[in-house]
Amino acid sequence: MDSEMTTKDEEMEEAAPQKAEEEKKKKSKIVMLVGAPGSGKSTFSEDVMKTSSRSWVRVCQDTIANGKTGTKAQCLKKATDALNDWKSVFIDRCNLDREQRSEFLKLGSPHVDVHAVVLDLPARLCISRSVKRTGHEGNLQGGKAAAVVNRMLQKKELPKLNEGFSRITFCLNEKDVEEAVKTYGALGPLDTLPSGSFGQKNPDAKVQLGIMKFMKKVKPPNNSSKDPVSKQESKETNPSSKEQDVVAFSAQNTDKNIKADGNSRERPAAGSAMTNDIPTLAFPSISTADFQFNHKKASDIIIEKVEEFLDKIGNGRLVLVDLTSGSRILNLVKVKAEQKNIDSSKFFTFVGDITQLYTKGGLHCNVIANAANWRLKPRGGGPALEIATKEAAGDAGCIEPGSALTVPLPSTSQLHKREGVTHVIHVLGPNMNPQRPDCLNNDYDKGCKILREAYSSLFEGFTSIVRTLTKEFNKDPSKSVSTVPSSLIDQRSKREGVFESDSNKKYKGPKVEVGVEKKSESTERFTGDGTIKTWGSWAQSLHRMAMDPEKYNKDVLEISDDVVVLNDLYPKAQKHLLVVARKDGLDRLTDVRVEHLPLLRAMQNVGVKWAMKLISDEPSLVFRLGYHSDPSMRQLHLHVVSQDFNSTHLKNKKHWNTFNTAFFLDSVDVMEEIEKCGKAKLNDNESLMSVELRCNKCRSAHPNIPRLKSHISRCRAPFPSDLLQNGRLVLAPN
DNA sequence: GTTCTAGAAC
DNA sequence: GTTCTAGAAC
Repeated sequence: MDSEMTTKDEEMEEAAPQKAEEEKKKKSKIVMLVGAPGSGKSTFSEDVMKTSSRSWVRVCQDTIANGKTGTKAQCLKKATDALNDWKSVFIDRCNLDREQRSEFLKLGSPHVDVHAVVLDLPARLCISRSVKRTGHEGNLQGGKAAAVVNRMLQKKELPKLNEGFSRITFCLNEKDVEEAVKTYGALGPLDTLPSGSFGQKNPDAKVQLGIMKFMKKVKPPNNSSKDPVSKQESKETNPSSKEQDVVAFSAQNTDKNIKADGNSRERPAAGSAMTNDIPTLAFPSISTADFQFNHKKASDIIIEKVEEFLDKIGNGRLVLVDLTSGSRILNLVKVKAEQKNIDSSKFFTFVGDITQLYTKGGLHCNVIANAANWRLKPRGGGPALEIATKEAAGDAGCIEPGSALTVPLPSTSQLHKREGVTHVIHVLGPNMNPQRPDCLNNDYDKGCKILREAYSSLFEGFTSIVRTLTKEFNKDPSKSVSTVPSSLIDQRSKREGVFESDSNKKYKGPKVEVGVEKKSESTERFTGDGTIKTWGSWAQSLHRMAMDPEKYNKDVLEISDDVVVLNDLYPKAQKHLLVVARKDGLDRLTDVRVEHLPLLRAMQNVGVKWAMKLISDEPSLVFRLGYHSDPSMRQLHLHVVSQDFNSTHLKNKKHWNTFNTAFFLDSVDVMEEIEKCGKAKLNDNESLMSVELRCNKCRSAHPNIPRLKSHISRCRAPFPSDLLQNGRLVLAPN
């Protein structure tokens, strides 16, 4: 409509908006904040917005959904809207890994620069801030915060320019942050900043410098005495306070007391290839030495927390370590663990120096705990110790009692190279010693609470490491979970992304990319109602194992031409195995035809064989073998599950009903059905998942899972007659 | 398959 | 106030 107007003014009016638009376009910026909770992202953006003459929009995931935590998608939308409005945007979420950042980077354009401001402050500072703050918008408070921050920092990938940033500013301390606030606050509407990466000291450092220096204080035994630092330390440290002080990390040039725990609690043969592969956390008793926490109470808490976490740590194990075999706490815990019948292959006690468990005790522990005493004041342990502590604690001064800090060890560190320790978890317990700071004055209510928190944080940290290892292993099974000595196994490959050693070569097999399906249609399944569902990536692991069992050697109990036998990763009973068919294309029961009967019989036979083997070890076990009508995991698999259903992994109605309704099809019945009708009759009915919870023996109904579980642990009724027929149950001959 | 968490149920 | 479930996200 303006096109016909010809006066000068009007021409100018026509051109002006275009020009203004261009100008506006140029001035938009995305500043992506990168940092853990507590690193000060929100404060940073607020401080900039206070002084800036630009128009900023802060996109904060913690508050985006009407003040509550929202989704990444919501953030993307708000950012897009703001950019369309020619505003500049702060992306205020952690953005700690490349994947999380990638979608926001796509919002960049020739007119919109994307900057990163990395708030790479000491982990302790972030943790203590997150723990302390109340009413934080993201609701990340209290003890949980420490675990969350730890987990996040472990996965941290610092941003690089090649991701698409035009400028990256690294802030390693408060002063850097102040500078960056000034820089961005002073940025006028049309100003630009030089491109490039600023402020990063060591591009590949994942570990805080202070802690790296701290760790370097661990020297091999033969040269530690030459090191004036450790000499001083061992001289000046009160032997009675060894455990709580950082002396755990000073080399102890002594052989005394380095011996395996000779007492009754069984310790799996250390040093064998098998045990080397088990993620293991060695930890001292927290707070019982220098912090004078009551030993009896402490031992109860250790047992309580060990029991709580034993199921969460997957294939990992926990080892309580003390220097002397006469240790009271060690003996208390040992007796209680025996009384409680705790699996001694997953938790045991060990006598030795926690920094030399592998070289002096033959016990490989990839993670060790340091019962920290960050608050050690100068009089505590001599100048060297003071410096070390200060460095490790950074500007924040301390970690909070009850919290833990996971520190990955550089591969160059002695602990890593010599002992195979890949992580140290620092944990601070409650103090009952009036001679030490923050004494709780015999307040054991509070003390026990903090000690529980401390163990929770410690075990949580370890759980997270185990999880990461397992994930890495699943992603690339040729990368061993083992870390002994990890420097020999994966350092180069991690750096260069190649595997050339012979042991890895032989697993390479045919040129099939792991995780990439050969046939796209094979990831789909036809459900009963004629719809097609896609198998999610998490649902593919059994298929992968069945196709390449050698790659998963240590997770597999048996490999034959027909089947692979393995322990269910999340057992729903004391014993829960899977017999997985190896035939490609047999995803589930609907794919089974008469020609597969021999295979089904083979699966049944292998399942019975394993059930009988387990029964011979534990005659009270009773097994049922069967298939799920609509399995979640791809690749036909037979469940061999003991009927106690005593497992922490059995958590909800669906878990129960998949094993205790018609959804569960007994192997014997399936084979009979196929023989008769040519295929299995499925009970793929969603409503079966929501039927009331009934005891598998007396068939009584129960209102919820905890009540049901408590009932089945006591119910002594015989199995119902239908289960006792046709060999549906495998049980010990009486 | 699990984890996380809001809100229902108690 | 605490326990438990169910649904979304992964």
